[in-house]
Amino acid sequence: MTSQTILRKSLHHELVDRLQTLIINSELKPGTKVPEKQLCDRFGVSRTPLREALKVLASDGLIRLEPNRGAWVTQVTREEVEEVFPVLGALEALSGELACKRITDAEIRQIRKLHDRMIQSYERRDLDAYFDANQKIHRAILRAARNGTLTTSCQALSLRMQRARYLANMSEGRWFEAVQEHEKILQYL
Amino acid sequence: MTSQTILRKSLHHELVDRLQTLIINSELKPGTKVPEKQLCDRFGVSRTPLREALKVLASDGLIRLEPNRGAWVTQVTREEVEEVFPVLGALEALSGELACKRITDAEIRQIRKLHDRMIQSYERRDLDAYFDANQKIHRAILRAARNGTLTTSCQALSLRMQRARYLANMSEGRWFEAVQEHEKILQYL
DNA sequence: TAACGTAATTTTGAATTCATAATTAAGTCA
DNA sequence: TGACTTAATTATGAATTCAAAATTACGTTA
Repeated sequence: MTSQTILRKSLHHELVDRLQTLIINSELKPGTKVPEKQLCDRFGVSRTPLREALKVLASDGLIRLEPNRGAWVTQVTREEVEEVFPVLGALEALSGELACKRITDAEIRQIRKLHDRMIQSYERRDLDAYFDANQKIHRAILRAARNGTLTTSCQALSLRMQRARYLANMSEGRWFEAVQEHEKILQYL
Repeated sequence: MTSQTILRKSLHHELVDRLQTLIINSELKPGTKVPEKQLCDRFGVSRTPLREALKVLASDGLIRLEPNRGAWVTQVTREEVEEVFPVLGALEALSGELACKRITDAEIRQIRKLHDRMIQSYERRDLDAYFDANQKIHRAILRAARNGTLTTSCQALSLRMQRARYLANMSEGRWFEAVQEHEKILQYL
């Protein structure tokens, strides 16, 4: 019964969150096998809820289940990034559009603040802070769009992309495009 | 061991499909409890793989899990439809756009044929045939867009909407808008 | 030694079991 | 009768068990 042991309600849901975090932080590395037993020990749970969580993550595309051969952390391939980007782009365009109609002044101020912080982070090349602010802006705009379905869809996709930043400098140019997108959106707001 | 009993590989995945079908066909009715034991008997499986499937369906929004109170088929509310439609619209706009770049002549002919069939079904008020053709057109365009991520996202959302047609005349106007959308897209192609 | 085949071990998928929570049924008292 | 307890039943969540598949370890033979 370690400090990491989970006690609370709805184990499988908690495990989905925890495993997502492990995958995003590359503690579970793309292309590697998901160490089922090890994770059960770590979290102090049996295989049943852990495996339930794995099924959910598989349907989200974070892991791949190979029949009789276990679960594997999916690779974020260039092809996948190329696929996801236009989709995420379309959804965020919609998000911006909807947000325009519904956003409050307070929310705009909040986003402007985040935007400034992001620019600063970018200028002093603090990628972690940059991505963090960037994420927060996206979320704030989504929140202002007042559309739960849109929020869920975007988050599912961006979850898959978040891992890319750890392995890819490739996407940096794209991420910068996103900054400029934000600038534009801010002007509209 | 009835004729419905499942024998094949990857039980939980098969069950996800089967349960989706039951939900879409309203054999499992919105707002009702998912009869876990009954379904286990029906499919000749134990609770473990069935419950794994339920977790996946819950993350897709087809059912809702209430801690210690079981699984419930989600209601398709007007609010949800209002939320999903713009998202699906944005994705299908993208789908059409991408398809334009990549579609082959053979695929265009195929879609035109489906389109004619859909119009005919609409004119003789055969809703089932109409929706069927409509679905097939959407899928064909998605296929032509050559973007698996987009396909998956669209299908997940349209799955949730498919149930609406059984309960709602409300959406008929909307569906007709979709027809006209198709007309437009066909012209672009 | 290298390639193959076989036995031992581990891992996986799914059924079963078990403790606990929730629901239903039965009883009590005003 | 009807509200309130309490007991019995059922359903749920999660651990455990078990059979089958896959992997690894070990010999054997060329």
